[in-house]
Amino acid sequence: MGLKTNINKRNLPTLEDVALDANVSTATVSRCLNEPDKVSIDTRERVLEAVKRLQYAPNFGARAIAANRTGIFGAVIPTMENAIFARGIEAFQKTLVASNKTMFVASSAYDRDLEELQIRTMVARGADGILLIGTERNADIYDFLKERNIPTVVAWARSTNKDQSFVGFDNFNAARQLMTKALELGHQSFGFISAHTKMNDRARERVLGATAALQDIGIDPTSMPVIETEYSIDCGREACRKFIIGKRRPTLIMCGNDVLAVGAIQEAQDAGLNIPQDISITGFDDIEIAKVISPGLTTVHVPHGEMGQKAAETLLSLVEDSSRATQLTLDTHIVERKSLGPTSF
Amino acid sequence: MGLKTNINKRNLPTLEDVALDANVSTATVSRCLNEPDKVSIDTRERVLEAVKRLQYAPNFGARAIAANRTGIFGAVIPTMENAIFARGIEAFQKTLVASNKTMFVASSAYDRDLEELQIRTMVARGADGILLIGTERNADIYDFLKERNIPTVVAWARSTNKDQSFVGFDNFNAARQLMTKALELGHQSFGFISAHTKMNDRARERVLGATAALQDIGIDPTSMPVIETEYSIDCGREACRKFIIGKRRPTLIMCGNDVLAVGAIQEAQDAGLNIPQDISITGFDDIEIAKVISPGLTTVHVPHGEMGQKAAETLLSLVEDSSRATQLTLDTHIVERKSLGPTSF
DNA sequence: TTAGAAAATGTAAGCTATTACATTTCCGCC
DNA sequence: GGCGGAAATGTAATAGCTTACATTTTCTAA
Repeated sequence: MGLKTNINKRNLPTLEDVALDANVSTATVSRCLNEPDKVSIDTRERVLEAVKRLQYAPNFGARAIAANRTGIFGAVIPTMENAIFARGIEAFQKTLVASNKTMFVASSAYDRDLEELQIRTMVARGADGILLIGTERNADIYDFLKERNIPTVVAWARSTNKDQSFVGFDNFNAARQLMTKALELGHQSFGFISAHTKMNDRARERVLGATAALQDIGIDPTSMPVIETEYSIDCGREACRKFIIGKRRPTLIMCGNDVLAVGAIQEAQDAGLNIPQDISITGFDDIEIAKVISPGLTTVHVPHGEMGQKAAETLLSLVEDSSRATQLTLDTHIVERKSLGPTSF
Repeated sequence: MGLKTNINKRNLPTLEDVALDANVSTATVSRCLNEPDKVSIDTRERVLEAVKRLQYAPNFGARAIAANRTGIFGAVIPTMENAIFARGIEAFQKTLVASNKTMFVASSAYDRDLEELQIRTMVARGADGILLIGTERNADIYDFLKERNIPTVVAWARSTNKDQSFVGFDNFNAARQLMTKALELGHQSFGFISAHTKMNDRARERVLGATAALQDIGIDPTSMPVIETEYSIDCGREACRKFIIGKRRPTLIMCGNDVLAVGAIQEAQDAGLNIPQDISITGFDDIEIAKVISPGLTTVHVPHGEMGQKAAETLLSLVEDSSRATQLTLDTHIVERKSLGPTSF
């Protein structure tokens, strides 16, 4: 006891070494590490001490082989530099860690092929389950995941497929409600600054929601020009500029996300406009920056953290209980700050 | 022949399935895949056909055990919600993907024990190398990593250990230079709002750098009170409030990072102070928000993305060439915006 | 007490691919 | 035809862990 009892190829301690050191069977050591509740406190302490003394860490390959799973979960997101995903992924990871899992992260940069590659790589590296953002991707990647029995959860959007688990919210109706509120405040001319909608179902639904609100009260939706641009403050500025110098300046610029809205606010202010007296601007997401900007940004609050957490829980239950698809729609609400006001005519 | 001969738990073909299908032993199949020259052409063709028909792909765990390498790299960061790490990790990941590697991410929430757990978990899950933030941690975790032959790179800080690879910058001197600039503008009373320094060498060095600048010109450094707080805008506000209502209001509040500085600016403005006429405020990091806030935040620009990229390159070369420790110090520079001005007395 | 249930622990089979070693097949040549 | 040795192929040990099932210990309640 206390001595290293066995030297293997790698010169690293194995489960058996720990078992010998703690004077228990390998099964008990394994349980200590994986299901500590099933081991008495006494034994557990002895084993963990041996683990510590020998600096034991399980061999990954062996574990993966024996357990037929790795404890690794993947998340493929568009980018980590977007605060909404950063927050969601942070919560996703925290939830996984609480279940003693580890997280892969890869970013797809909104590129469909790159996303597919990232997914395949994660599967090849042993991911037990995968978190995806949005539903928009080639059918064969879904087939691939199905064939290999890798559960997936879609987040930040909702799927129409009954067998696809998701944790999302209603982008369409949230945008519609926000526009409806603006209409009640008397706005009659509009511009929309959106992220690129081609590969991004969330962005698209937000535009469509706003459009629907216009139609609801009989306004021709084509009277609202939509500018699609990149996700950055400067792109928001540029788009806003186009609206401001256009022949008919809108009284409301609705933005598909807060980052674009912040750019729009800055550009409008630089052009000498008062917000919201001269022009109203709204965002979507409610990230930190929405509170920092002056005036405060009226936007749609999305529970990003909760989404990440629920996504992890869903994925865990899919893997562990191989339960049926879970579909979860979270609530959003409008956060009224100062950037949306009544028209002053 | 031609039928799936064996059904296992995973319902995926194994070497044995291929062997049965091709009517050879598993050894021959393995040889076909790894050393085809050692197999007769006849047999080889038959085996490869079976491989194709059954859609066989080698099992990841088994392969990991054999190769003793996974192609997975880990990053343990304090939090993903901090834009500086988000940017760094994004670049880190991009660089890894270019080499066909996959990234683990875990956050430690600035908790030493949690960080240690995350590191051990990543090793247990097969990480070939690990990125760490800062140098502050227990010696035994370094021993553990060394014993297991897991290369590590420290980022966002520099190590005094000759054998420890790092990609960092000089927190101390950057802060010192910023304070020196403030002194040249005539400031004479100071406050410092810092992140908690206990577990955070970067925060500590920034305070020490500012202190050193005071000493450089003979000011008693204890005349600058330091408030330590959490990383959030609201905590920055609260700390700023204490300085403002204190008996001797500083002319300069230096903040250990941009987030605290943004909170400080907002609080000062709410108290009716003009920045920088009544009070100057500086940040550190140069994240997006520094440009958004009004007035623009004078801060220290840190090349976060470059740091992540270089860290990945360093780690890859450590694993692949098992080369010696690489130590890299990146440049920072002061970004002058509007929140630091001359004293008006 | 003690039967019986519950909790703790142990035994050993199994997961998949590699590979040292054993066996079979093939071929050339006397 | 038969022998030696190379080439081809097969057998089975091995890697380090998990886990179903078996056994032992502990606890509960009558």
